[in-house]
Amino acid sequence: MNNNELFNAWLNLTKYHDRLLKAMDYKLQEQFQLGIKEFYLMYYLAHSEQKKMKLSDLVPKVSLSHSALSRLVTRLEQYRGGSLVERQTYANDKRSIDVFLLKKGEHCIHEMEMVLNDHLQSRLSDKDIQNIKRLLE
Amino acid sequence: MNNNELFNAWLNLTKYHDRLLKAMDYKLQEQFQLGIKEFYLMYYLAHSEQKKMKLSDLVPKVSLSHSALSRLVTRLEQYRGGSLVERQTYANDKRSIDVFLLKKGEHCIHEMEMVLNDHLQSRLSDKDIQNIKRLLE
DNA sequence: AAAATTTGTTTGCGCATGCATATAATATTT
DNA sequence: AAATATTATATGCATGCGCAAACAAATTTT
Repeated sequence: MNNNELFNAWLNLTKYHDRLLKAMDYKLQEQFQLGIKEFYLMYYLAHSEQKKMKLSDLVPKVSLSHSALSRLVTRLEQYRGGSLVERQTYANDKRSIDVFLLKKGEHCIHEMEMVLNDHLQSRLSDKDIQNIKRLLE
Repeated sequence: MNNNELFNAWLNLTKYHDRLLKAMDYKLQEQFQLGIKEFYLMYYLAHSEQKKMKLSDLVPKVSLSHSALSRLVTRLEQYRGGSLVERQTYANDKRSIDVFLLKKGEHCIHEMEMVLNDHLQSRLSDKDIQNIKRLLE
């Protein structure tokens, strides 16, 4: 395998990914004053059984350090228009906290999903999606 | 197209990309005390005609703001073991500067390329590379 | 059961980033 | 050619990040 081809594949993947990511991030900032990390966090909460997850379980999902995630939760608690999530102490183990998605947060993530979905729809063809799936097999 | 499928494709792409990126960044930090952005900058310089490029031409390549790139150059000038690049005033337009890859930088980027190439080789199959290429068509 | 270790979260700190602004050089207008 | 606008880079500042340390609660060791 040619070195250049290898690097070029990587560079192209990065550019492709970054272009999509920045566009999504921009849309979220513009319309919700929130970023893609905030979206991920709320997305996983919204799709969880009880609209809540332990902080440490969110770490691998959102791909942030514990400390960054802790502060992210604080930001969402202090969202301008009212808290989107809430810290709840986890009864079985008082060290843990559950991050719970409040009603306002549910509404917000629903709107965010629609915006991002439109965006992805316009950017990703069915063929793109098939290709992405193949990447991970 | 199902919404979930769309998001999942995106989430998987992100995770795939981030995993590769973090591993590469870690290797570079460990062995060279430099990150992936430093690598990109030097990579483009090394593959340029005269081992130098104007700062503003590097901006779209490295995907950083002008200010971040300016500071990145400063860091590479002040690299612990000796400067890897050098600012050169561009004769035709004294506002511009060329970022020039010094001998030490050439040697360094060459080693970095080998390390990353090994890494990519072990992570990306020929099939992966074909898939990435398809993404961009 | 007291002491030591481990686990989950938060906080202090330094660093890289982007935005807005400053500064310098060039190009355009009048 | 003097005044104004534009272009290229650098700097001040606020923000989000990861690492390491602090802290609190639970578990294990002795």
